[in-house]
Amino acid sequence: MATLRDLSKHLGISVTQVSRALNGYDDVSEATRQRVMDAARELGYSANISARMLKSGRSGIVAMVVDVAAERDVPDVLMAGVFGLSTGFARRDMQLILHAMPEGTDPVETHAKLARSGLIDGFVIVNPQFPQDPRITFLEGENVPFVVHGRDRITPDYPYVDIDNQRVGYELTRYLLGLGHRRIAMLDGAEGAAFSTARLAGHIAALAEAGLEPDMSLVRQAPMTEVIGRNSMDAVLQLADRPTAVIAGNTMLAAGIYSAISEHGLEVGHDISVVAHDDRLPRLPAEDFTPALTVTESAISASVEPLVELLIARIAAKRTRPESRLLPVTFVERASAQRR
Amino acid sequence: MATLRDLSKHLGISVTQVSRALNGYDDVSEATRQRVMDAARELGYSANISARMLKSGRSGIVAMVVDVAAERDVPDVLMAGVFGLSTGFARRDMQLILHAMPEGTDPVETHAKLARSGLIDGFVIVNPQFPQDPRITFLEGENVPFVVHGRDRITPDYPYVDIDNQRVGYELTRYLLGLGHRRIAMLDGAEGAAFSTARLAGHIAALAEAGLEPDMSLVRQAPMTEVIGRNSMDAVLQLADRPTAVIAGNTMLAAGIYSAISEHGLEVGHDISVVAHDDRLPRLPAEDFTPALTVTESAISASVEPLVELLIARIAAKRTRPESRLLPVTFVERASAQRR
DNA sequence: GGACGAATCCGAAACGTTTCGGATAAGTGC
DNA sequence: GCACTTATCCGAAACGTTTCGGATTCGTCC
Repeated sequence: MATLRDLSKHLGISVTQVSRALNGYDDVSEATRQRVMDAARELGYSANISARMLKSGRSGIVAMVVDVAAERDVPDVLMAGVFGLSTGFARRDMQLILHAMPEGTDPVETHAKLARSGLIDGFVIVNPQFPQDPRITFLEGENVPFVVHGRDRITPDYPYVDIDNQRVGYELTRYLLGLGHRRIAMLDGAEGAAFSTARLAGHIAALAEAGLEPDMSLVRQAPMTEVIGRNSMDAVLQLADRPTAVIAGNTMLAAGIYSAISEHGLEVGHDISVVAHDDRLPRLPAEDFTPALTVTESAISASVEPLVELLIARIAAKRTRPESRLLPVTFVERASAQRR
Repeated sequence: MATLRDLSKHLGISVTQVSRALNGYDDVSEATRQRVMDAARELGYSANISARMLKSGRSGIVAMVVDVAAERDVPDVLMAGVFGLSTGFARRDMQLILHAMPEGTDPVETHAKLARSGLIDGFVIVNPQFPQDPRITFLEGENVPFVVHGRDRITPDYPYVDIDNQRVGYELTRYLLGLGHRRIAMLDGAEGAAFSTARLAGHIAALAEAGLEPDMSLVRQAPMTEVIGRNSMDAVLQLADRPTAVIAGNTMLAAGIYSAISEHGLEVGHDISVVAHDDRLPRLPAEDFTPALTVTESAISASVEPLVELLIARIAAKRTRPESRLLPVTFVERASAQRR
């Protein structure tokens, strides 16, 4: 591997100038810059990252630690996130360390170790717990740059990218109420997850506005897989006073709900209305359901670019007030919910 | 962040001794080692990776480059691989860089850049092309450590973990021949992928043994998704001389094949026999199909530990003859293929 | 032609670690 | 008490980069 020193000798120029030429400083003549560039290409020079970082304090590496055990059941959203982020950083000549925690590892400890190694410029945090995710509390305390997909409080003072999940719960519920439904089930993501907590809050708010008490036997929070959707829906349909409508946390859940409904000899839309939130995962597009699924939609893939940008900005300027993004959600009415 | 020097001052001991104490050298007394360890914990010391690596040449970081565009359709197997690997390395205090190539990037160039940065101890290569994957050729030439999931030649001289895919194709075909089938379709992974090439070779060999010519209109190589399975099977069923049996590359493909068959008003097993290879992905277990799917099975998750071990061994001892692993495949007869 | 500023250049120190070669202290046998 | 081994320790150099402070060259203007 060629080093700056090699180039320096090769060109008969000081190491300093070579470095400055490569890094675009303005006190090096165009002529030498060209020569340096050419030589660099010719010798296949590429800066030694550890040396650079040792000196400059920046590695160009960010990390994302995921709890595989907790996320095992939602590979699609995780996938979209991980690969999107990786590409985003790659495009900017940065690298993403994916750290899957071995079972029984403490998340905070893991972040601490990674941070202390000095290798990592920043973290991206996914699936925050509500309220007060301990990882976030820790990173804030240590003053290491990070960005969150979602948020663990209503108005965070760290950079995050999120959608208005409370509004999602609110709108979906209002829509069903408007169709005349009064008993509405809510099947969403695991308890403690910030997004499902927020949606539930929106749901309850909408019910309250209509003068209704939420019935907790109708809300289920669990990993969002098709199987769980089917089982939860099945359980809910066994209830003496069964609901006439369901809100699903994503399309996986909705798929399970559809099969439970038809297994009970009922018809989606006609007998039981179904609406969902749609992350636009490639595998299960809401429009392919029969009947086509009415949803609030917001592509999860749209969040990766902002995430990348915000983290990079954060790393560059640790102390500025963080910027954040609230991504738009649109309501798409299809055929899966009907007036009763 | 605490440094060796901080510890050294704090303890009134030379930097050298602190370093040696921490790294388990035997010329430091038990007493001081204890003191050092305690102080390290107390001050939250963690070696600065870039400095360590700058000096020692090892970073404890390995990278995996994936072509998202090419793998988008098979998230499950990729997921299993990526997270398994990440955990495996994490367990050994190493980190995995996941580099998703932005569209239009050259894989070899990407590996080259990463390797030259001096940051990376080794690579794991997935989904090799047959024959002669250019990434492998490059890494061999540069003499950088790597391990391959699969292989791009019959008997490689680099470390790899694989199953006997030729045998898979052979056994599955022999089984169907034994049931009296003569026209057998083969729907497998994308063209050029080493595993599907090998399986096809096995398939053809088995046919030849039975005195049959392969009919190339019955073999389709494409990404292994449910949709593609359905479409390919549909196409094959339109043929004037339709097959009586199909071999599927994995359970996704098989799922699509099942629906195509029933859409044609036919019955799996009775009218068309189906067998598959089963990677034991969590989403679609072969035993849950109706009728239950007859397969050769080999858990893809079983390959990650060997992969990790082999790469680490390779990094530690670059020049030794590489060890490799051929993972076992077992045949499981269920109900999806019947005598005709 | 001398002074001056701009344009280029360069030496040297520093980042935190590992490691080589040797120094010091303590223990052993005579 | 001496030489000699053994157990501990330490100074200093090196890894490849960035960057500070200053040096050199050159053209320009009076």
